[in-house]
Amino acid sequence: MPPAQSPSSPGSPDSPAPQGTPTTPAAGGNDSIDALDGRLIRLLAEEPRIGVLECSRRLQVARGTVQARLDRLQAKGVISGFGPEVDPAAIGYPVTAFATLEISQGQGADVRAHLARVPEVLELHTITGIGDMLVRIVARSNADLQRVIDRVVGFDGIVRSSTAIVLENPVPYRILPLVDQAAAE
Amino acid sequence: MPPAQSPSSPGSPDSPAPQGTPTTPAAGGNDSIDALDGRLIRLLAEEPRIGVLECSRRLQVARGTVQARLDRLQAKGVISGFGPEVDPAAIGYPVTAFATLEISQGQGADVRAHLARVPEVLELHTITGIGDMLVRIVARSNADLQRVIDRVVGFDGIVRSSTAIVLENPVPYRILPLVDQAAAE
DNA sequence: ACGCCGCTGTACAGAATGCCCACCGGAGGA
DNA sequence: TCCTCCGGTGGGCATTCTGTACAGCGGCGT
Repeated sequence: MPPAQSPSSPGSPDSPAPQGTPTTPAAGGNDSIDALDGRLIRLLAEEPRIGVLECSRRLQVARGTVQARLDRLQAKGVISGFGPEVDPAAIGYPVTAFATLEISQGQGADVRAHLARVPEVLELHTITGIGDMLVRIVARSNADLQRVIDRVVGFDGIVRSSTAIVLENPVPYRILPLVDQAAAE
Repeated sequence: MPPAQSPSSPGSPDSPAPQGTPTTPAAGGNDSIDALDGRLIRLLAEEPRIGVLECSRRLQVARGTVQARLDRLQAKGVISGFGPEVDPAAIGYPVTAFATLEISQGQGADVRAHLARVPEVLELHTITGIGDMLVRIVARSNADLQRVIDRVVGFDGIVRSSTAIVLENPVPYRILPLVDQAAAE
């Protein structure tokens, strides 16, 4: 996989080139991201395996810039990591469901701890309502879902629950459109 | 940062060393993952920036093995990518909510297309019920959430909607426990 | 019993990384 | 107004990692 183009060879090899307009980095962008950040995130999202050097080539900026931006984005918590995205369906859990739990007063902490111990619980949110929780769960099959639900709701403090099985996922989790909007700002 | 240990220098440089027990790769594991796969995924999830060579050292296996496993996992779709995980809160969208939409017959496709065009819509599922959908949305503030909801539900075909604001996220999206379970199998 | 597949070491060239430097130019503080 | 700071640029260096290939070994399924 040869580089698309030489990383640097605009003018004479020793004369400090004119350097294009510095674009003014986000100006007062203290709490948000800049257009270059947006392009960088998009690039990484589309081709995660490329390195810093390749990014700098694609983005037409210096390598150091990309490195600095990346470090800053991670330091600010904008990019929390590059962990592998694992598809639950591919490891034997093709059924997804959302369960809404109603819990009795004061049992919140215990219920959370209980749910955190169930591997099939992928996500847990507390939401507005009378102490309600929203849980994302997966199962090996519809029949297996029953087992999972039993395990999830089989705990003191959970008063009632209702489950909705996911039929289709027309819009899988995405963040890029939001990043673009934040970058355009 | 020198390597913790030399990647290869156990015995005489030309004699094929005894080679530890090959562990029998998943045996009939056609639809699932193996213990080594599990360890690999866990390792990558915990330290995403390490490379193949470092993985092979930590896992005490040959580099080629790690490479082959990774390729296979990606080919099988178990690992769908290594995209950067962006925190919506860090780019100015700290409010998350789930909206349940009830749509009128036959409007499904249009509604999906509409929702897909809203950047604040991070995820969309169709769920059991009378043509219901579950949408995960984010906003810049509670006040901004009103704007987002208006935009989301302001579309012909959406009969009714109810929204639950996320207060807390005791269990952020996780997949490792499930991977462990699948690997233990 | 045989062949296949997966894992192991090893090797090599090419490329990328981490880190250094000097310099430029706008923004904000003195 | 001047000065300093910060972010960007371009270049260079030693070290490290990647991609790829090779040959041997050993369970497993046919």
